[in-house]
Amino acid sequence: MRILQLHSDFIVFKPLEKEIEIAEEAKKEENRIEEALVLFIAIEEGDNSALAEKAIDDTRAFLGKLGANRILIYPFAHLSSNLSKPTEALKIICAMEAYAKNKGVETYRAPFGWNKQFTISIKGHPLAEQSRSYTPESQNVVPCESKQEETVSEALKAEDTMKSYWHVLQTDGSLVPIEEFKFKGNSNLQKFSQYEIKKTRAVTQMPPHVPLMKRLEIADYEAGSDPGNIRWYPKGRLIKSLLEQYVSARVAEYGGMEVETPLMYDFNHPSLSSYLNRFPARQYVLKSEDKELFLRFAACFGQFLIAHDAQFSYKQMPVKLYELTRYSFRREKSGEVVGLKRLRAFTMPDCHALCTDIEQAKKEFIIRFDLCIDVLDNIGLTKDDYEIAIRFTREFYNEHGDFIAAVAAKFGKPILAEVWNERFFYFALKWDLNFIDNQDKAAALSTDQIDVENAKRYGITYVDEKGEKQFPLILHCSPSGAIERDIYALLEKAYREQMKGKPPMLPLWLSPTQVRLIPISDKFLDQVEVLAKQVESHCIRVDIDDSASTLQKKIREAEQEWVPYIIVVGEKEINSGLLSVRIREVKGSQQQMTVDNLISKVTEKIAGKPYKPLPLPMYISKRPQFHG
RNA sequence: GCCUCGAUAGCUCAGCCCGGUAGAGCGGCUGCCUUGUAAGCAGCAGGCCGCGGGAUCAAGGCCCGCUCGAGGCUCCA
Repeated sequence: MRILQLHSDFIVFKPLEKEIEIAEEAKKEENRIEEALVLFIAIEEGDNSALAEKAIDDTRAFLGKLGANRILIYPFAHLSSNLSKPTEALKIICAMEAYAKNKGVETYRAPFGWNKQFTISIKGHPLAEQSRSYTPESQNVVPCESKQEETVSEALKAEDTMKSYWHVLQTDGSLVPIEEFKFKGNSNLQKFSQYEIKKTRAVTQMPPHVPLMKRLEIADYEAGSDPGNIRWYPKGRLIKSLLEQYVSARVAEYGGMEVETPLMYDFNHPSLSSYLNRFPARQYVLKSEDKELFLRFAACFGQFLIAHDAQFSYKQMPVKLYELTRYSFRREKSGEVVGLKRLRAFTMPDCHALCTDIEQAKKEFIIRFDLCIDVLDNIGLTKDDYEIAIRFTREFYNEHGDFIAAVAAKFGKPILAEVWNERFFYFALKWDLNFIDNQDKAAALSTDQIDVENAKRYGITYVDEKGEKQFPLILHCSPSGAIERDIYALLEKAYREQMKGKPPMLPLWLSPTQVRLIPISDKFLDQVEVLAKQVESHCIRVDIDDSASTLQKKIREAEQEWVPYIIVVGEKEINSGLLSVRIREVKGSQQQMTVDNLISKVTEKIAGKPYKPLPLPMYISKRPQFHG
């Protein structure tokens, strides 16, 4: 049995023609049912009344969640290629109807055996669309030894031959089905069997960036909040802050005017409500006295409301508004929230450009495309790290095919294209750039879109040459994507480098410690501090390992912290002024240089990037540990 | 949201199958060592065994619910 279950605002259906001999009697008139959970059902070979009851029980569970109690049973053969005989199907459909009514559900039914016409309006919430499938086997669990010989199709037999049955061979020679074996105290065997059964790489492991973000004291989960709302330690806050500063600076350079808008909005504001009702389950909702508010899930509202009240003409356009949202909130489904990859509260740079017409929009689009690629490159993510998808309608392609071709040529790598026959989103053209992680999963970073709908929805207008009000096109661009996601991508990339035998590291400008000084003994601490002050005065983050452990251990710990430059300072260095610098980038090989050489080498590498001082005490002995 | 798995010291994990005194390594603290490029030695402290309920003379271990995490599915405007 297959069921497509849709939570509808309303459905209208009209029986047209009888399709089969045994069709039920029905009038050829329109039926309209409001607010019903519609069940499109196909009855398959072997389905029985027990299954019918099970399906209705599941539906009732859903009704409970939805706070609804009205269903429409709609026979719909097209869901299956293994249909039962119509007489059987009709019996089961009737059984379902009777059972549902019996259980107190307000039940309607479309006639069986008719060719029907229907119109349906589906609610947008996540539970609105469900598909389910039932088989008799999943219903009745029959013990193996009592299973009767039955006629089995060739296809099923073939499937049976190919299917693996897994067991564990115990020390006494007995076999235990893998499901029944308790692996406690045998974890290697467990890992091995999982590996064998799944026949894939060890994907059962956590995404690599999660243990890294904890071990490097960047960020961590916060059980005291909601999933996907995380805590940032000093080093992580530094990295995040530098990225925020960098992206904002680049957008400012491009001409984005930075604004700040509220985090929460009134559900009943007229401009917002029509847009919002499509996504009712995605927001954090909060009640405050007599108001219902939602936490913003993007910067769009705030900027649109500003644009709505602003006065501008074609002479000022494109008008570019920018905000770095800390935070945007999206109540992603619990199973989808992972590490720094997918959060419920995240930091999103978002720049809107209001353009007069499609020609101006196209011109701006290209400028921003270049900006995005360059911003990511400077963050440390190159074209080898991501893939681009571009999405548009056929109509847009017919009119602007050469433009799309130009974008592709600019990128110089094949692009995945998604083409629609009709536009059903608010944009006519969109691209997004996707990082591919170590589990071969994609996560979108930068994106830009040409929005052809929201100016009208929000009442945003500009004045044209003739003094008439016009609706602008709105470009939505995030040059870097979510800042947290950039850090996820950098950590995943570092892990990948490590797997390739290269030392994992962050870009120099983002490394919390850029230079670590290790005095060979306490005797040299004073001189080392003088050296540190000198380096620090050139906007380089330098610290001193004055802890009580051995030299070798201090080097090991600096390497595990991914410190790019490690310098041991003893009598030789103090006397000669020549430092032996251990360089992570080239696998920890050492190079002799003076302090000035070191300073200019580092300064050159971080030129053009923002600087913030060390987020922790310079002396390592003074630092708390944030993660074991 | 669904299915599966997990949660024991600050961290990583053993103990659970078969109920009967809470374990290791790392980290921390104290002391020794004062060091030349990836783990020096010794001692000490550290536990509501995620939370709540149940069965049991007795639960870290069994049963049920919840929270949080992970993998898969679904989703990703």
